[in-house]
Amino acid sequence: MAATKTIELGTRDRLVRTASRLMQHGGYENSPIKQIVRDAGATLGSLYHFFPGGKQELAVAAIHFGDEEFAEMLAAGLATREDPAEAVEAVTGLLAEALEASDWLDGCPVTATALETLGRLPDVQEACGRAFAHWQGLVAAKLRAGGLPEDEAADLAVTVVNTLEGAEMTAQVSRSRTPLLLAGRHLSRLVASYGPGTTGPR
Amino acid sequence: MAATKTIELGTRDRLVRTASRLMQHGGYENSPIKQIVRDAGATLGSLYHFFPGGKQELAVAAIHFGDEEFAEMLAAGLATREDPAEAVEAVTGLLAEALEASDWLDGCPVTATALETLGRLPDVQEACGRAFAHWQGLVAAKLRAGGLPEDEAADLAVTVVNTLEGAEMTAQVSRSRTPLLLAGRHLSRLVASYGPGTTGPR
DNA sequence: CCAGCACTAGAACGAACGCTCTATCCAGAG
DNA sequence: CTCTGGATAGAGCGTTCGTTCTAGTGCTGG
Repeated sequence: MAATKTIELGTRDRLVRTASRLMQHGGYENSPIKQIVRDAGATLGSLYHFFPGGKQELAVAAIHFGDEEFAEMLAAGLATREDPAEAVEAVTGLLAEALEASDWLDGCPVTATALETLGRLPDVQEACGRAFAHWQGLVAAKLRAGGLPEDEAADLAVTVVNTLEGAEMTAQVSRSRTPLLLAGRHLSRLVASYGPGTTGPR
Repeated sequence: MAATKTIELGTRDRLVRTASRLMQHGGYENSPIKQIVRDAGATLGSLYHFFPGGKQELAVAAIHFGDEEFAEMLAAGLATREDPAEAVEAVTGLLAEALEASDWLDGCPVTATALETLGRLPDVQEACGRAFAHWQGLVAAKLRAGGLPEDEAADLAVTVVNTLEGAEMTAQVSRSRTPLLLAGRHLSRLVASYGPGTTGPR
């Protein structure tokens, strides 16, 4: 029946999910098509049926999937606190927890691929750019809701996301949550320095 | 005539420099040894003579080279201003200029390789970790010289470097210096919020 | 009942990968 | 001069890459 649609994913979705997870770990070149197919329980025939554009087209879909997935976590973290400064710090805690739980492998689903495909695979690079912009938009909305002016919120959101990216990477390399927790503390301080006191008088 | 020693590099140095530049652009997997050898004007025989450990050993040397090279630029930028907050902002300007001049390709010489080799090539990962720690040390020293307490300087330096890394990557993906300039503005504000006013009166 | 089509399946291909191997070059020591 | 060992040189190995190709399966409308 179609009732199991939400549980038993179709071949196409399994390919995208698997590709996203593999690319999150090791990037584009470290995610060979045959391993994606094997891990997804699919075959080469299926892959080229759904993605005639081959690996590059699959990668674009995988980046988009990682984009949405990360956005959900970001939105969830931001929603846990009303005050934007506290909310950003809460996000770093979430990221640190998820990262350590994956033995420091499940970092940003986009960064590795983005750096690897710069100037080589324009379609993939563009998808990565859209992901970053998407996340910046979520943070900016939270900052605006906290009382920051339109333009300052947008600018600050760029730096917030960039700092999260950098801290996540350093946390992976050093296998420590410290960089993320420090990012939380400092970003919180920075965001608070913009707000009118805080969100409101208590 | 050994006088040309400083200009005409030996084969080993040319291999390391070339590998570093290629890995800076596209990471480890996008830098095949045959291209490294060709670009460096060397041969496979020479490569395996100087680096019996093969590509991985060369990569470690290349990361170390990139580490030192980036450290020089960082130190130079930090030295242009006495006030740490202004100095950090000056660094972002330098980075943005160099990045745009290279058509957004010469980003951090370590990041791409670091993310690509996580959990795969421990030696390379460790070299990347040393590079980050090195740069954090340089920033921390500048912050201490500006009057920040020992521990706060060390913590803040971690975030400063992470934000620079994230902003550099986003600048590459979006082909815009804006992320770096925003990072400069925000980091400057953050650093200044710690200092006793500034470095001194005047 | 079967024709048509979306999908599955994996063998096979040429190119490129990292690396090994043998041969050669050449400066300096004896 | 010969001898020797560091350095150079690149053909070729086995493997794996992304992709193509043909064959087969199973559901669906007529």
